[in-house]
Amino acid sequence: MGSKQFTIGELAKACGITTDTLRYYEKRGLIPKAARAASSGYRVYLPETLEHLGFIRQAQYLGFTLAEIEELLRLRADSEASCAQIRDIAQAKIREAQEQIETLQQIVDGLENLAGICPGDVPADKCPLIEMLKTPEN
Amino acid sequence: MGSKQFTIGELAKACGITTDTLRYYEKRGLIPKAARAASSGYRVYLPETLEHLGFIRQAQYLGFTLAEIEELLRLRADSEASCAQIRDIAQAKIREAQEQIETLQQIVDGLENLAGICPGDVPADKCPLIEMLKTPEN
DNA sequence: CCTTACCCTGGAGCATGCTCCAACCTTGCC
DNA sequence: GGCAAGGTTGGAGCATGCTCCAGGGTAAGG
Repeated sequence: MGSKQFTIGELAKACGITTDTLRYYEKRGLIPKAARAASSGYRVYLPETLEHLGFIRQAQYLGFTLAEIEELLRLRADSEASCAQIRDIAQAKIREAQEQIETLQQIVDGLENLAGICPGDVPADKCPLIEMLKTPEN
Repeated sequence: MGSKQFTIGELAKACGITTDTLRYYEKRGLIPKAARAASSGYRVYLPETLEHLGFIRQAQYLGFTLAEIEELLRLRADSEASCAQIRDIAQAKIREAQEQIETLQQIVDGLENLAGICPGDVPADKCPLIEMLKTPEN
């Protein structure tokens, strides 16, 4: 027993990130400080760290920043914290993403307008598209 | 005639950005180097700079980076450039924004899934939402 | 034993678009 | 004349999430 330990390189390969990133996460406090091998001083990881990193990656995929992920991990570890707090964070993130979508949609609409009025065969300096850009309010 | 010149502070106020930003734009080559007053060495701006800055702001609002805006300004000034080139850039930007929207929509969907399964009244460390986050693939 | 691959540290650098600073000079107004 | 408000410069700093480096030590295999 006890043979399922990882060096930092093995852990990195196992979860698809670099050793630099792992050390960076540790420095940031995103993962606990790894134990060290007595002789070499090398970091020694247990498999549970893999799950921890899976959490981080999944949360990142869902658009959480590392600072927010720290908060989530803190809540997860806090036996006083309620599930509702986490749900609130998720819902706030939903609103945030929806706002970003709205902004982007406005951008798309604005650009499609511009692209639509471009004849395509006049010099750039006479392009109505460029003219439109000159005057913000219309 | 010729009385409609601006100092950097006046121009900044007129277009709602800071003097620092104006100097930054000049350093970057986004706006031409301003003429200087003979005695003081102060920058002197003509009203056309206002229009130039309106273009920049509008393009920024449409999601273009400063580097991309430099390119647009270059095209605008280039009598060889065709309007179609600008339209192509706009269309590429549209695709870019649409991809971002898709990504964000996936995030929203994922989060809504999670938020939906949260009972809200259990401790955070037993929250099924947190459990879901642990295991990326499902 | 030697080579190669790995690990350690602290700190710098990247990209983006500003923002702020010290240390100094000019202008405008009373 | 004196003072505040404005201008000048070059360069550092912020936020984000890494990424890379030098200059070392350690481990594993032939």
